[in-house]
Amino acid sequence: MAKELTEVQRKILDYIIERKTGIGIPPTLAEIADHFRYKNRATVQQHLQAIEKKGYIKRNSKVSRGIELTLEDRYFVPRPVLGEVAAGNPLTIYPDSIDTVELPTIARMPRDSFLLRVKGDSLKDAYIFNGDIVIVNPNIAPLNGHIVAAILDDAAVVKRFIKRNDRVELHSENPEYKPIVVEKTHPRFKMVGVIVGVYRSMDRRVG
Amino acid sequence: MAKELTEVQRKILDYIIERKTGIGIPPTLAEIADHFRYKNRATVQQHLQAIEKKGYIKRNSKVSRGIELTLEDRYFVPRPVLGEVAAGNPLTIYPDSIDTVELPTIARMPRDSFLLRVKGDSLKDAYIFNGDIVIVNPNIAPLNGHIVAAILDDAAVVKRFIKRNDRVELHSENPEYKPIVVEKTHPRFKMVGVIVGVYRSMDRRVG
DNA sequence: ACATTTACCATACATATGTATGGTATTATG
DNA sequence: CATAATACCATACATATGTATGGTAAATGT
Repeated sequence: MAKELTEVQRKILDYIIERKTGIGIPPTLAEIADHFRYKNRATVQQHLQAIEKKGYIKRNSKVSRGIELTLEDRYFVPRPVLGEVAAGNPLTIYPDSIDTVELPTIARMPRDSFLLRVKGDSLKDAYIFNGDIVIVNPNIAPLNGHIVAAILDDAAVVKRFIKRNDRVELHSENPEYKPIVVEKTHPRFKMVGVIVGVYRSMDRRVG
Repeated sequence: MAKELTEVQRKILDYIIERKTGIGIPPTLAEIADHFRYKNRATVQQHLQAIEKKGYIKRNSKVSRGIELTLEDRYFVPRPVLGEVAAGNPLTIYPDSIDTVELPTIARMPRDSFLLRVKGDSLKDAYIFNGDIVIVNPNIAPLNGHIVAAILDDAAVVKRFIKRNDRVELHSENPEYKPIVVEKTHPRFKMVGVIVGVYRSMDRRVG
């Protein structure tokens, strides 16, 4: 591995990683050239050779899009975590990622979703624990029964969503707690998104 | 979406899904043809057209490996579940999948891993609950501290793995339980794999 | 001063890849 | 029976793609 990449090489490698972990398809030489406004694929070719020589990628010759990342531990893909959520505290979503989780390669994440790391055990009634990663999709309309993340009176809540006529009820998983009833026009109620999944990496807890 | 796929079309779609979610690179027509021992790319081409017509994929014409899954737009990718695990009962891994979970598109799953659905709440000390999906990788050597799935005396256990000299200890998450000590030559001990993650789909619990 | 590395461009070439068209055989369906 | 749908093969073609070679310019090091 060893050798350092130049700035240009680094940017090209970043683009390849972005393509592989994001869209899922590694780019062709032409696409890389296009992205960096090179007029020629040969330029890219030479950069790739340099990057390969330094050990950061491996190339399957003759195979289209045949760029492999040697960095990638193969089983995990780095993903940005956009914020933290803890019931009782304000939910903060930072513009840039605060951290990176390495998620196992199950499938790809919906493009518009983001990840939040759960702090504290206050959500344990929903079987969500400290350190878990919740996958939040802000762009789908919550249906009855969905678990949603929302901001209510400056506090983040993760509850089951039930809509009845003109009002919204937020139910806790624990039947002892009474549901929170929110009038539709409640000024301090803001839906963040629907929680589509929870992921917990076991590797993180090695100790 | 509607229309049903034929058996051959289904297999080809499965292969595409496997390639996209596994290796990460969608196959070319030639690679599909090769995999199914077709002597001709045109055969594949026609199947893809049929699959596209039925709405399961979208194709970027002229772009190599330009197969998109429209399933994906639904944010979920079907994945086979190979068995069920419940502490106290034998672990059964069926040769064919017993079920299919639709996993949200987080990243890609390691090729050699498989999924097990957890039955019962007997693993709740490890924060794993009924209905959760555990991702098991059978091909990596467990390190100290890893959560592993193993068969011991015909019962499946999910425990923390600790190796000391010549013996293996399986610790429960609950400190009240004493560790199980397994001599290395224990005839009825069989490691199944390392649990690399837990996933729970919230959509499943709507109701 | 000279060699080396890096960063680009142009041109040429082999083949990988998607596409188009036409054909055969089998099976289901009205 | 006629018709359509399915499942394959063969051949041909345009172009997308990776590769090879040679060249220019600037920065860096010895």
